[in-house]
Amino acid sequence: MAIPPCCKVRAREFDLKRTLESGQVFHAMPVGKGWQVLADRTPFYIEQDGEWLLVEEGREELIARYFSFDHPLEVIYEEFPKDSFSTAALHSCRGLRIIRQPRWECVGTFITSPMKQVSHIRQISLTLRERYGKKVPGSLINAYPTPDALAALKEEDLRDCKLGFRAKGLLGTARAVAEETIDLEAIASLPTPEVRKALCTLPGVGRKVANCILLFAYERLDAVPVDVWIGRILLAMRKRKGSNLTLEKYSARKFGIYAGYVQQYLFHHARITKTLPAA
DNA sequence: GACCAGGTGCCAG
DNA sequence: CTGGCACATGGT
Repeated sequence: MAIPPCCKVRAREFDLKRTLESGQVFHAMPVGKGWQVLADRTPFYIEQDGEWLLVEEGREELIARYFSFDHPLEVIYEEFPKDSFSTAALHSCRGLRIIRQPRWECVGTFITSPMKQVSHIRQISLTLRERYGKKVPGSLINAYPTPDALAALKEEDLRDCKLGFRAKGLLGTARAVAEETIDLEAIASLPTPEVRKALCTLPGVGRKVANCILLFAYERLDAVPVDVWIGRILLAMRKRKGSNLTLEKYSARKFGIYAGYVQQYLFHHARITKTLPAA
């Protein structure tokens, strides 16, 4: 595939590969030395060489916003917990940024995430895009299917995309959004607990998925999704039993206003190294 | 084949 | 509030 005219942009504290592979978005395609990415309906090619980014001319602003170049990583790193596991996570994930995702795409993909590995979530996302998403000129990847497109399907169609028991939730949620039972844009102005409450009314969205959506699509950088990995990590740090909700509150106290960032580094580090904090 | 994966919903105690 | 169970699918 031909690579369009490019320009160089300096990016500080940014690691493209880590960011794209850390279980936030699930569609990015390796192409040549870089990646093809779709920010909602806008495709772009991006390639990293040290501090420099090769990006398509005219897409600089969109890319800066998508990858949250405005997040103050230096500040976040200073406030990082000082225990050895967190320090190791910081070093092995430095440059990982929380992506600003389209709201509906984030809701949809994380409804398909329960009890699935990252690679499976990716397969499901790509199948849904392939079958039900709009083609985007100049992009290998289709757009994420709209709520209307999914709302028109049968549960069987979604099960055929290997969603399993998650099909019912995605269909129900697509219909709720299509019928305007919930307005994913309007709730963005509410305080975090109220956004979470609204999201949790959707079928297939519980506390963990809601926190993923808050972190990745509503800029709530203090939101901590407690999955099996984070659960085990926090349990080891806290050194005593507790429910996921207890662990989430513990992490809020311990990690502060950027707890979601800390969580993402711990998650990615544990996953790639297959290690946990020492008991 | 068992075991596990970025859980949720529902039910009992 | 907590614990227990069913729910699909694919990879070690």
